[in-house]
Amino acid sequence: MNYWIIKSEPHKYAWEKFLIDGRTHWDGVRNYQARNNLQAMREGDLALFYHSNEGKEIVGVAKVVREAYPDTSSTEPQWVMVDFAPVETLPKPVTLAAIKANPDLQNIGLLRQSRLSVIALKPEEFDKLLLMAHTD
DNA sequence: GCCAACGTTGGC
DNA sequence: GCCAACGTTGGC
Repeated sequence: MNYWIIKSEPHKYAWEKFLIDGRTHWDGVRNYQARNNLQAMREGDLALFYHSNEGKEIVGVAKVVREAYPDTSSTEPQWVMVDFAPVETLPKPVTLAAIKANPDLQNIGLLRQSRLSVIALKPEEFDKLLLMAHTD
């Protein structure tokens, strides 16, 4: 099982919309590194849903319900999309500031490559972030 | 609105 | 193959 962070600007696609939809296509990725991460995802993998620009916090957990297949929003064949479904809304969102302040999370991809929209997470980073979301 | 990071493009 | 120019993302 692998763990990921997927980023979305709330005004483009917010967690709240995701909850209502119940399932979504993660399309529109046009960056090779992010695409490679999408292709490495397996059904059942968990991904943290991060709100970029506005909020700047991890708000929920999603799971992969369909592995990479051709992105219908592109005419170019090299791009793929993945389907996700919501798993859990975090009781306490994990802010970027809180991540930056945590010595255990200094090497997290979210900080090291802030521009990447699909980021791999180590299991221990995932656990740590979930713990932060469930404790005060 | 500015700027840093970084990917892409195109001239040579 | 190098590198400058430019575009995009996202934090501040």
